[in-house]
Amino acid sequence: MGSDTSMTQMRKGALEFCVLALLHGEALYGFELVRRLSAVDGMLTTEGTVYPLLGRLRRDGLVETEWQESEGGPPRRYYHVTADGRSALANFGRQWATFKTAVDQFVTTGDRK
Amino acid sequence: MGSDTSMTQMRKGALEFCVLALLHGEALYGFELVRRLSAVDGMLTTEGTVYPLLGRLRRDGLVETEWQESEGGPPRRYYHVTADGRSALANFGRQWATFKTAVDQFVTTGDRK
DNA sequence: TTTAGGTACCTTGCATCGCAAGGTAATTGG
DNA sequence: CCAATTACCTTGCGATGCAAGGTACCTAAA
Repeated sequence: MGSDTSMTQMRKGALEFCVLALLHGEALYGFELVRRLSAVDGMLTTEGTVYPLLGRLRRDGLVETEWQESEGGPPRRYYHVTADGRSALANFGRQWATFKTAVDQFVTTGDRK
Repeated sequence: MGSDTSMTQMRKGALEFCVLALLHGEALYGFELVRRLSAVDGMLTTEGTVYPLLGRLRRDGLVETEWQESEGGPPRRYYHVTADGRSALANFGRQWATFKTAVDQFVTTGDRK
């Protein structure tokens, strides 16, 4: 339908980007990632989205994982970015900039609002 | 896979936005829309993407259409934005701003590059 | 001990949608 | 008449967000 659907579509691509960016600073586990992502306005997401995404990143060699105990809870799977992941992230950053410019171009040219 | 897939995902949402923005300025027909969109770096798209999208916009009442003859070719279906379309566009503009901020926040916080 | 609740992992099913490829038709030029 | 161009649209495939459901660990209360 309206813009809700579109924003959902748009988040799809950004998520992979944001996850890699978050993991680049420090190793995190899935549940924590969900918490941080969903806390940001305009980037809400759920476990059903993030876990499959993390699986894909792992499958594609952009992240690696290791289990770690936690005090008071089940073990956590920590993710950290690989060299491939870092280069994908840099690549992504460039494309994001291009994309942003492209969209803004249509918005302003279309003379919205 | 890598960032190509993600950009594809991201374009999904932006396309509806860009199409509405383009149509807000002037009525256009599908083929011309494809030409303008695919001409912009970072926003490549094809007929197989745009025509179904236009169908959805029409189904949802965001655009209306009318046939018009063209000199030298088959008739064209021109699209123009409805009142609902304009409000969806404005709504979309706000969400785009929020989204942009959110992504940039992760990028800079993650200390990419 | 049993039960409840929070943490943490993951999968299933559904619907959506970009995109390549293919199909149809109108018009013009060779 | 035939090929090229313009212009419309559909089919099939694959990818994926998300709600919902499932399993398991640990602690604390009853």
